[in-house]
Amino acid sequence: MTSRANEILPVLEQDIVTGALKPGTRLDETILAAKFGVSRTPIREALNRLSASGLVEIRPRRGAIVAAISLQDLMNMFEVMADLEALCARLAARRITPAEKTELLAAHVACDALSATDRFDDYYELNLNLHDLIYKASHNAFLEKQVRELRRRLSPHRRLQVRIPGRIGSSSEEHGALVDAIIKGDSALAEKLTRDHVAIQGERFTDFLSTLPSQYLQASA
Amino acid sequence: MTSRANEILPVLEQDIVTGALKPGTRLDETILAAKFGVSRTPIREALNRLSASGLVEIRPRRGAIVAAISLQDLMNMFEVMADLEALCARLAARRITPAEKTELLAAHVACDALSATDRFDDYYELNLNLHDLIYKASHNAFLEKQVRELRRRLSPHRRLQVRIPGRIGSSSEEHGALVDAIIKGDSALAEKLTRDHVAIQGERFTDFLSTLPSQYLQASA
DNA sequence: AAACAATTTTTTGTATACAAGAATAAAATT
DNA sequence: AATTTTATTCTTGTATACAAAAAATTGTTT
Repeated sequence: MTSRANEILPVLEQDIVTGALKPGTRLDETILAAKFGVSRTPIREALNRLSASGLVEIRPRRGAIVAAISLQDLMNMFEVMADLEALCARLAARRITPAEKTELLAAHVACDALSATDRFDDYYELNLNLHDLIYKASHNAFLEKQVRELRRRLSPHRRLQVRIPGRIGSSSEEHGALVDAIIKGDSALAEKLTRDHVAIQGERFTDFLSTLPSQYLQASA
Repeated sequence: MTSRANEILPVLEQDIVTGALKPGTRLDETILAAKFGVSRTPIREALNRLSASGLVEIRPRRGAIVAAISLQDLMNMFEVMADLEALCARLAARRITPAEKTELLAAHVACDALSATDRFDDYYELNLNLHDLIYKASHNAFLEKQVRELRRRLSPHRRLQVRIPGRIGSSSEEHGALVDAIIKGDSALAEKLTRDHVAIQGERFTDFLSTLPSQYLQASA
């Protein structure tokens, strides 16, 4: 058993990441303390850490809110995400082990099996898993951690992106090519495919914009 | 005036980044509280945030230390740093404004003026400034923030790298080519040059390894 | 003298109390 | 009635007090 703050932090984090606590929601220390059955101290500790990781925004003397992100921020974050994922893919193509190749193929097969269905949430899960395996195969633990953290920060907003009609099918095809490239050891191709896969640009970006709630159309800190 | 914790945090951060507080140093809450003339509460607040940003490591019930990094971690972080800087350069080549071009050229001239000297510290400063301008010219505030944060985390260890004989001269030549590429708008070249510039590999890496104190040759968390 | 056990001392983590600033409500002025 | 001013309430930030765990010290046994 660890400290109370260390138990509270991941719960809050999960609530933010899943969207149970929406961006902009006030995080009242007293209310949270009551909810978790502790004093304000460990709550403040958790909020402080979450603020450093970017999921929570603390405005001095004005309390904490779930971090609200402007459209500009979101685009910027996706741009970095695409690059880091591309780096993962490039390194994975060079460093992946035989055992990891097997896992990666299996994950793709599982993912692909849902590609013709409308089981968005299940596909989303398996999709995460596939990408996780690529992160791991990069054999750069720091990179892995960074990408995961950025993905966590994006995830409250990411669900907006996935529901585009026909997206799952083409996404799965792209995965197939990417997995091939990594297993063949073609790092340049793996990098390029990932960039194209994650990037939000062209028509796809227009679609993305059109699904945005107005929340994102105003600037923020 | 902001809160005490918000004043203390950057001071501690600076001490860590500059190496005044060396990796592995215990950060005793009571001692720090006395030193800053406050209670333990704001100290703990600052330490918690620093732990989330990676500069401090908090081991449950065992106190905080300045984050110690293994050689493996260091290599991993440099690998990511190289990639993020390359992204900055690529974006900068596409998005830099005329005013920023002027600034960038001036920064390079200032940097170059010291390249034939042995004023390592001054060169280091101007070198940082030049890279800062490239980050800014990427016009991606999130990326800029990420790169800066990673650089902060590397800086306690980075001084090891710069003192290689002849390094300043060749570094400055590389800068010249990079600045040219950005100003010409050649994003692919800017990206490639940056990758080569920052990367630690080949002979240069061997040199680097040979300068490492034993601290880095053991694993850590 | 070395190793183990028990006790004391430190140090961390949480709760509570209080002070100061921000938000809100009420009163007063135009 | 609307707006400004004042008073009140609420919330944050810091200090202090206390409980529990880890580290250090002492004492004991072999």
